Amino acid sequence: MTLLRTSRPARADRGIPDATVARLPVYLGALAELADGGRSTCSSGELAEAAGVNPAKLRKDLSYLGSYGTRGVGYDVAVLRHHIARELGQTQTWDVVIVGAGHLGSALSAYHGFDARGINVAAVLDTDPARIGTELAGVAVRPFDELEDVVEEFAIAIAVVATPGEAAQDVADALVAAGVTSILNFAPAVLQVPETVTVRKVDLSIELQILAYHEQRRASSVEAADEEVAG
Amino acid sequence: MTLLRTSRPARADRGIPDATVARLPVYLGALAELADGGRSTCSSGELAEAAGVNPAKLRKDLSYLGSYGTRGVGYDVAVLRHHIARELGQTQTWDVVIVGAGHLGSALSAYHGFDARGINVAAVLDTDPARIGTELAGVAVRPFDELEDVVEEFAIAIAVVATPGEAAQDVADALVAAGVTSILNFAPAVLQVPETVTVRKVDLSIELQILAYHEQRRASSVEAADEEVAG
DNA sequence: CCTTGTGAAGCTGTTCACAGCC
DNA sequence: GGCTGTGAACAGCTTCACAAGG
Repeated sequence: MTLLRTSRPARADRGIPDATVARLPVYLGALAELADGGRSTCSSGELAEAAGVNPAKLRKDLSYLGSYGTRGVGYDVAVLRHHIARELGQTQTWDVVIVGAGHLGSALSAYHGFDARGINVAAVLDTDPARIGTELAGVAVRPFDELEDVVEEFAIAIAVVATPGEAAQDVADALVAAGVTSILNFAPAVLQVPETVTVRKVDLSIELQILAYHEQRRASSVEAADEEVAG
Repeated sequence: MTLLRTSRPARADRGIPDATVARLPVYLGALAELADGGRSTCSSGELAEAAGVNPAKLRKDLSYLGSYGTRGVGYDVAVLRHHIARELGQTQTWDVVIVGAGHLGSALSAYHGFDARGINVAAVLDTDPARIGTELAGVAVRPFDELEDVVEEFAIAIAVVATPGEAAQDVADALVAAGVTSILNFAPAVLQVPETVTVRKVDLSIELQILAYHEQRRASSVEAADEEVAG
């Protein structure tokens, strides 16, 4: 915790671009697969294909972390994994709290693959007495009232909101008051939080609506083409 | 289905920008709330706040759909809802198939709020005999083998992949072969599909890793500030 | 007067193409 | 020779600031 790093690399001033940060976990996953497959080294082309991105983009992304490749050879899988994991904060385990023990909260608690990514579900909270005391994937559901205790007990910085939309803002307010600084919001609601708090939103229904838009476009362009042929 | 639209607005040539399409469902949700609250009209400022975006961005987004506001007044809530819903293809109901009846598949089947957005879960498929025949939110889980029948029966264009990562690519291949052209992928895997197919990916673990990155940055900048004070 | 609609400026992210280095 | 790392060109998105118009 008391690493001295007086002269951190110059580019760290404003950090890594958001778009790059969003891809680093994908690269990490691809590297894990390569390592499982026995590969100890790989080129930007191979890794880019496994991650589904353009090789130039991959190299530029990695260049924000430093120069960990070898020209003419490629990247050492283990070394690169280490550096990406470190940049993402995976040298420690992050305890998170999930608020809402409904279907989605249950699914999240049971999600395999958190452990390997440095994420631990420390607690699940709910207001419904019928759910409190039940167990989800080995974690007991606790009353929402205990939020402050839980945040303190596990030094929690990251919370997941998996409540109905109506409850989400109140939950977010309570999370912020308790000291949480990052929120992953699954509720269909736009959360208002202080700008010191990071929010990411995932809305299942929105994702499908976006796909429906593309389907509709396809349908109407086919129709237009038909008309052209017919006309 | 046989709407004639010979001269669609000129900008439709290349369609609406992706970034805008991704926000339209958010605007639609905000408009629904305003309508529920009895509002019949609203300004770009109000709507922008409810949607959590900059007002200029909102106006530019809406301008891609046409000029449906009134200068000096604002937008008619009902009119705007209509036009956005139409653009997103919500004049019809989209039947979707969910592949994978595990925790996530169950949560998705039970998700309220699809109906109001023109989404209907027509079928849930799984390969596990223990799950086949069980019922999820009123829909029977059917064998994965029946994919082609289901796609044909409901004229399905959109599918949701909620399987483990290992199965995802095989499932995607089968979906594409069956004629599905849009896939929402929840599995932790990068899907390879023909470029005629649209894929969107949601990875729960990736979202948390991104938040962990921000937390780590916060932690190390606090540390750096401490050093500065101490030094 | 008020709010929309939009050129233009600025910023962020992507891609290219090649110099640098093993 | 081959692959990385990166400046420079490009594309797309956001924001500004103001003209247009009720």
